[in-house]
Parts: sequence; C-alpha cells; structure tokens
Amino acid sequence: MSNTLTLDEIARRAGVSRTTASRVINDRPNVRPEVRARVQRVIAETGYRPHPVAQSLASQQSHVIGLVLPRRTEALFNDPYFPRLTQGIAQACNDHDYTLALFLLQTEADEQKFYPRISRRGLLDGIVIQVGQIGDNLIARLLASDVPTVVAGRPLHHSDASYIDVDNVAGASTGVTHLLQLGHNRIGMITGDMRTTAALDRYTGYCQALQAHDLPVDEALISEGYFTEIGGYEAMQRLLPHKPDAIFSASDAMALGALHAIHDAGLTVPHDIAIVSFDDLPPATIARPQLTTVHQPVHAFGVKAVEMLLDVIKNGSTPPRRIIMDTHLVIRESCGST
Amino acid sequence: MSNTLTLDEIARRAGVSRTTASRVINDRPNVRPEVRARVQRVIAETGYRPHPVAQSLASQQSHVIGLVLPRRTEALFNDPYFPRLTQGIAQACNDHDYTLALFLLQTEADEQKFYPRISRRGLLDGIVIQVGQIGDNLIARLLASDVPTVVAGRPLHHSDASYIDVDNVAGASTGVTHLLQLGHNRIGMITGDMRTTAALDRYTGYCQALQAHDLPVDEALISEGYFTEIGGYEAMQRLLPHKPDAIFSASDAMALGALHAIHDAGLTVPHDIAIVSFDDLPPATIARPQLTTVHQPVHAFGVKAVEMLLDVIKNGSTPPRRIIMDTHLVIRESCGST
DNA sequence: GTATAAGTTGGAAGCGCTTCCAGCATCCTG
DNA sequence: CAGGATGCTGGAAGCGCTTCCAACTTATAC
Repeated sequence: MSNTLTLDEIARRAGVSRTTASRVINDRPNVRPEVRARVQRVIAETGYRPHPVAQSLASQQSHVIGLVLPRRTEALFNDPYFPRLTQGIAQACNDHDYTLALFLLQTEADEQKFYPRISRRGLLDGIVIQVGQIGDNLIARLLASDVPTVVAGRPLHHSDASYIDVDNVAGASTGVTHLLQLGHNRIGMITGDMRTTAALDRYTGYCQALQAHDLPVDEALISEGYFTEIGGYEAMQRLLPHKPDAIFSASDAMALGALHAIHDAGLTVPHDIAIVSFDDLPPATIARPQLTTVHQPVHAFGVKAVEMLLDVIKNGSTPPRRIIMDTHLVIRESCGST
Repeated sequence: MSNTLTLDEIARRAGVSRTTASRVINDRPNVRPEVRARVQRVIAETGYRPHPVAQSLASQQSHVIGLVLPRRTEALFNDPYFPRLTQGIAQACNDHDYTLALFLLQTEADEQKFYPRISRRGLLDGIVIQVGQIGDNLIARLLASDVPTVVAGRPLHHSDASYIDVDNVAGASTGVTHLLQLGHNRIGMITGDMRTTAALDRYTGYCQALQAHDLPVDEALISEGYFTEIGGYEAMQRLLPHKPDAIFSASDAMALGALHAIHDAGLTVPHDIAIVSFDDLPPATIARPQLTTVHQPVHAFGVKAVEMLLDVIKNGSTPPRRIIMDTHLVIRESCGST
C-alpha cells in the first residue's frame, strides 16, 4: 500500500525541496546531516520507494541489462550449460544492483519482434548476447546499434566486438593430449554443432593435439553430435565401426550419449574405449563411469561477462575488451588413467 | 544511430501533432488513413522507435513481468525443471509482447535488496513467484504488495492467492498404484525437500495409494532426497537395508541417484527393485534403464502461469484464480512392467 | 438545408523523477 | 574583518511519452 507516494510528497512532509529529497535518496553529498536524517526518517516511516521507471527516464539509465539467447541456442536450455551461465549472470547482476531481463528468442518472429525493443537505448543499459550459429546476423545488428554489447563466446566475424570466451582450443588440446599420453592412437571425436565457434574451436584443439604427436586427422573418426545427448549417442554409433580406442567429446551431455551407445554395443568404458569430454557440469559426475572432462568455469564466465559489460557501459566500447578464460582437465574414471 | 529521435521530431516531420503521431504508433483509431500512412512512412524512413521507458512512465504500465525464484530454490537451477519452466514462461512472454525480468534471489541479502524494486509498482506489471520453502515470507510480502502476483506451485498458506500447480497428489498416487498393481508391496519412497509443498503433496499421494490398497505406511521405507541426484543416492542407501521391492521417487534426478545406489549395491533395476519417479524431464530418458515416471507438463505450466498473471493484471486479483494441471504416467523400463 | 452525430486533430497537462544553475549561508585564510 | 572558496538549498527545466478535453471537420438523417 501507500505506493502512490511520490518524491514530492516526501519532500513536503520533510519540509525540504524535491531536489534535496532526491539527494538523500541517491546518497549524494551536499545535504546537512540533520536534514538528511529527517528525510530518511520520513522515508522509513512512509515506506516510500522511488518509482524506478521515472528514475530511469530522468537519469537516462535503467539499471537493467539484457541477456539475449538467440534462436536455436534456446534449444540448449536443456543442456545444463545455459542455466548455469544464467545463474552466474544473475548473480553478478544482483551484486551490482542491476536487474536482468531475459530474452529467449525462440523463433525468427521473436527476433523481429524484440529487436526494436532491445536495440533501442532506453529499456536496457547493455546487452550480453550469447553467440549463436555462424551466419546469425543478430549480433551484427546489435553491435551496430548504440546499446553497449558484449558477446559471450567467440564471434566468428566482428573482430571489433568485446567478447569473453573460454580457451576452447587449448582445453580440447589438453583433453586429447591426455588420451594420447595414455597410449591411445585411434582417438575419435564427437563434435558439437559445427555452426558454432565453440564446436569449431574444440575441433581445432583436437587436431592440434594429434598433429603435435604426428598423428593424422582421420575424418572417419569424427562425427557431429550437435551438443545433445541423443546426438552424442548417434554420433558414437557412427564411430563404432571404425574401432576407435578413445573418444574426445565436445560436451558432457554428448559423452553421456556416447556412453550409452558404447554400452549398447556390448563394450565397456574405459576398458574398450576411453572417453574424455568437455564442460564438467552435473552430467559428468552423474555418468557411470564418471567422466574425465575439461572443466570450464561457467559460473565465473557469467560473472565476468557482466563485469565486462558494466565496464563497457561505463567507459565506452573502445578499445574492445577481450577475456579468454582458462580450463583444466579433471580426471575421473572414463579415461582409465587410474 | 538516429536514436535520439523523439516523437516530437516524427510529428514535426510528418506535419502533425505529437498526439496524432502517438495514435498511429499505438495503432489507435481516429486518424485519417492518408495521415496515418504519412506518419508511418516517416517512422519507417527514420527508423524511429519509441522510448520504452517513457512509454511506461506515461502509460503506467511497463509490459515487463518478473519471474522470482526465491532463496534456495535457485539451487534447483541445476535440476532441469527450472530451466524448462523458465523457457515456458519466456515463450509466453514473447507471445504476449511482454519482457521477462529474472530474479534469482540467491541470498537473504538479495531478497532484501530487490524486494523494494520488485514490490513497487512501476518496473513490473506483475510477478510470477515460484513457491519456496515453507516459512518463506517473500510470497506473503509480495501478495500484500500492490503488484499483481501469481504463485507457481501450491503455497501452504495464502489461500487467497492465485496459483497454478500440477496435481501432485493424484500424480504420485498414480505412480505408486502402478507399482502396487505390478505386485509390489514393500514400496519405499524417496521424497523431495519436505519443506516444499510439492514434496509434501507427492508424499500424500504415496500414502493415499498405499492406504487404498490397505497397506500401512512404513516410516522405515521413507527417506528424504531433497530433490537432488546426490540426495537420491544417499536416500536410497538408507533404504536398501530395509529391503524395498520398489521405489517411488519424487523426481527424476533423485531416481538417477537411486539407480546408482542400487547398482553400487550389486542389485539391478527393475529385477531386484522397480522404480517409478516423477517429472519426465531429460534425465528420465538418459537413465539406464529408462525411467517410468509421472509426466508433468512443465512447459505448458509456465505458459499457463503467465496467462493467469496477465488475466490478473487485466481483471484484478479477485476472485483468486486456480489451475491444477493433470499429470500422466509414462511407462518405460524401470518399473519392469513390460 | 439544418440539426445532430461521428470522426479527426492538437494543446496542454501530466507520469515521477534527476540535474543544472543560481542564490544564499557558512567556512576559512591572512 | 574583508574576500574568496566551499557547502547547502530549491526553482525550474527537462526526460519522451500518453491521454484528457475542447475544437473543429465531415458524414448522416430527416
């Protein structure tokens, strides 16, 4: 109740001007302590809370940032990755007094409908956009708008964009190298959706590791799993006839699928086929055997993304910022190294 | 670019008043077709987009609704349930031209900090709040505020609240009854966090099914799993010494844990112990054997929650609305009925 | 052809806040 | 104690839009 209270009314009751009342609400200087106390008392007594929209309009900042998940990316909301990322981002927003607006753009129509709202300065002080599929032009449009934007994940073009990513190449390379050191030499790979840079980069890391050991990259040992569990299952089925002795999976979820495919084929992990995957999210420890996997710091990634955005909001988008976060290998059971 | 454009400027360029320009933007009647066309042309040429915050302030509605996940609930963001729910809610928001603000209140401090923002009419036109633990007073405070609010899940008190829930009692009863019909008579239960109504209601359904078959409820066969996979694992370990011949798990995630515990004890599902769980989310089909489980329509639930909220926003909160959605049993491998 | 209704337009008053700026009181410095 | 620096205060002008209302134009009916 009592929400029809306005700043004017508070000022009147405290016997000061609206300007002064505004000053104490925003913790600004130049108010005598006793006056400040008086105003604060009135605010406390009345339960007054400023109207956020009016504040936004007058101050030209909304204290709201948007998280944009483009078309098709949303399918991955089944993957534990996005919830985790969202959690990190939400956490950072809370800590910095920002409100988070979530845009799950599930269709082309959604994109069209929301683009004007999003790209228009006003509602949002800034945007974190998840990279989608290559060729997706939403990022380009957003970067061209006047809303501060940072990209989560490496955008393929747009080298002028500020972005944050994990070191997918090095991470993948580490995982594959581990398998090589265990003596495997027919290492297959289940890739993610190859229209994403994350999938491409992990594939690159896989190739680099093989090449560093003077092994050829055999196309027959590579299959696309689209980052889904069922995709991993099917990819593994395609790989089995080529007798790999180890598999590097670009995500935990796909590794889970691969595990089932291997099991259904009457083979066991890690005895017949060793597995290393990527993510270190809940599926990694739910799986039996538990997955040896390349850990990426998803939560911290989200936090950093927000902090980068706030920096861009505050200090402008030039020069473009860039953060590449490290990964590390977590050794469990599926690689058989114990 | 060109975002410093205002309605005034559009009106000037089209040779009309700001009022008329506003009319065509909001698709209101009482504008001559030719004038309307002229204004629309100017808008198209300039790429003008209205300032959403200014619209909100003037019209007294923001077209933003909030999804509030209270303290501790957020931990369950690991569970696929919340991401799925969020997706349904986001979908409905998109379809109805609303923007979704996400509040993951992870700590008491977060709650304190955001309560004023949330409960104050202005930023949010309405709120969907997920029920948290019993005793949580955030719901009470929100319901007492003047922001339209609907609750997702059955609130324990607050019988005046509008809420939506699935029929947990009937769903659980159906699942347990299925086990009874298969001839099991030492059916244990792994409950969720008993400080939530969902856990309580599923427990009630379990009891009802047993009683309908004149079987006693044996406390030794009941163990709390807190809705997590690890919790399910530990609960199952506690149950094993009491030799259950079947288990009803209040969630898929906990069933996964139970599966592992049973396996680690050298027993097999469904041969030694049959399992029926609740949710029918991705873990149900990822598990081996695949889970027989009570399906709840999470996505549709989210959609309905938003639609209920929009109804409340439009038509007032009295009388309180109430929707109870049906569940149905999905038979797979873990119950051994095939 | 006139009275009346219906449709069209713009002026002006907000929505509830921030912030520039000018005015005044108070403080220091020597 | 003069004079400049500093701190405090409020008036007024916005921020960019919606909407009430009065005025005016055009269609309709008899």
